[in-house]
Amino acid sequence: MRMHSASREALEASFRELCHRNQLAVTHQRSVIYRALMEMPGHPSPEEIFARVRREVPSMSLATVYKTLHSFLHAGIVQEVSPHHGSLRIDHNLNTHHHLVCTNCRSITDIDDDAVRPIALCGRLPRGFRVERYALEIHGLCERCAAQTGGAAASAPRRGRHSSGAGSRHAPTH
Amino acid sequence: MRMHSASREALEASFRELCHRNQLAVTHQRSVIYRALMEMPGHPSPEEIFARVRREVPSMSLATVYKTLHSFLHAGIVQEVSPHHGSLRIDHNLNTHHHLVCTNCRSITDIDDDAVRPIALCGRLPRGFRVERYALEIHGLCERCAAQTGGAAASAPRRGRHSSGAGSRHAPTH
DNA sequence: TTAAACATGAAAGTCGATTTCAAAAGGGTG
DNA sequence: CACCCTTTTGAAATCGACTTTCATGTTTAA
Repeated sequence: MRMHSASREALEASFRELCHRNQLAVTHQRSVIYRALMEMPGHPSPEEIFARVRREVPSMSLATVYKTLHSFLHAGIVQEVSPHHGSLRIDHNLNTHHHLVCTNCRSITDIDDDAVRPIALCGRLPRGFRVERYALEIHGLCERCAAQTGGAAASAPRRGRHSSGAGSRHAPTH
Repeated sequence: MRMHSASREALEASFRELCHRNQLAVTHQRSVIYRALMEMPGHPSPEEIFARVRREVPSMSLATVYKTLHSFLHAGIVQEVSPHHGSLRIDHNLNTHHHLVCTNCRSITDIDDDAVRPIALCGRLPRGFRVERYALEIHGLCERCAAQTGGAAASAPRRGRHSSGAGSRHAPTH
C-alpha cells in the first residue's frame, strides 16, 4: 500500500489537471474510475470497470460508470477500442485489406493493400498466438462527417444513432 | 438488367459450389443473401442486409438472415469485421499500438509498436478522410484457446459466451 | 418419386447493455 | 461559508440485437 501512494498521488494530480482542462468537476467517483482505468490492464468493459471500482466504493452505481466513461471519452481521456462495436458487420472480402472506420457515422471502407504484412508480423507477437488474419484499422472522420462537424472533434457517437434516416447519417458505404 | 445476368450467373455458380463444399442446401433465400453480400459495398449489418434482400424477396424474415449469416460465417464464406463487436471496450493507451484479438475468447492484448505508421499512411487513403488514429488488428487464437481447440478451426463465437466463469473463458487480460 | 433432412417465416422471447428519473449529495464560485 | 448547479444513486424502464419456437414448405439423396 505504502508503495503505491506515490504513483497514486501522481495519478490523482494528472487526473485533476485533466478535469480542469476539460471543465469536469473533480469527484471522488470519477477519480476512482480514472485510477481503475489506468491500472487495469487490457481493455475493460463498463461492467468490468464497475466490478472493480465497487471494491473500493461499494455505493458506486453502474449508471455512474457509464456517465463517467462518456465524459472521459468525450474529453479524449480514454478511447473506444473500436467505434463499430455495436453489432455484427459482415466482410465478404477474404483477402488482406484494411479498414477505414468513421468514428462518427461508423461507415467502414476497405483499402486493399498488403504492404503492411511483412512489417506487422515480424517479432513482437507473443508466443502461442495463432494468427488468422490482420487488418489495419484506421479510425477518423470520413469526408462527409469531417465536413459536417467542421474542425471540432466529434462527440462520442451513441449506439443506434445512425439507424434511422435522421441525424448525421448520410447513406454511407454499407 | 441484361448486363448483369452474366456475373449473376457466375455468382450463382460459385454460390452453388460453396454450398456443396460446405454441405449446405442450396435455397433461394441463401442465394439472394449471398448475392446481396457480394454486391453490397462496405460491411453491412444484418439489418442492412435484411433491408436490401427484402426488396427482392419481401417475405424474407430477419431470422433467416441471421441463420444464413451464421451458416456462411461458420463455413468461412464471409467473415466478421471484428470479433469484439459486443460492447464498449475502453482503451486508456493513447499511444499508437496494436491489438491482438482472440476470435474465441475475445480477449484483447496490446502490442506497442509504431513501425507500421509510415507504411500505412502513405497514399491509398481516399481524399477527405481525416485520420485520428490507427491500429493493426491481429485476429486469431490466443495461446490458451489455441491449446483448447487444438488444430480445429474455432466455430463462430456467440455473443455473451464468455461472460460467466463457465465455458471456454479463462480470465483473459482484462 | 418419395421420404428424411433441412430450411423458412412470423411472432414471441431472451438477455445483456445502456438510459432514465427523482431524490439526495457534492463541488465550485463569489 | 452560502448557494446554485452539477453529479451520484439505485431501481426500473428501455433498447437493440439477436434467438428460439414450431408449423409449414423445400431440397436432397436414394
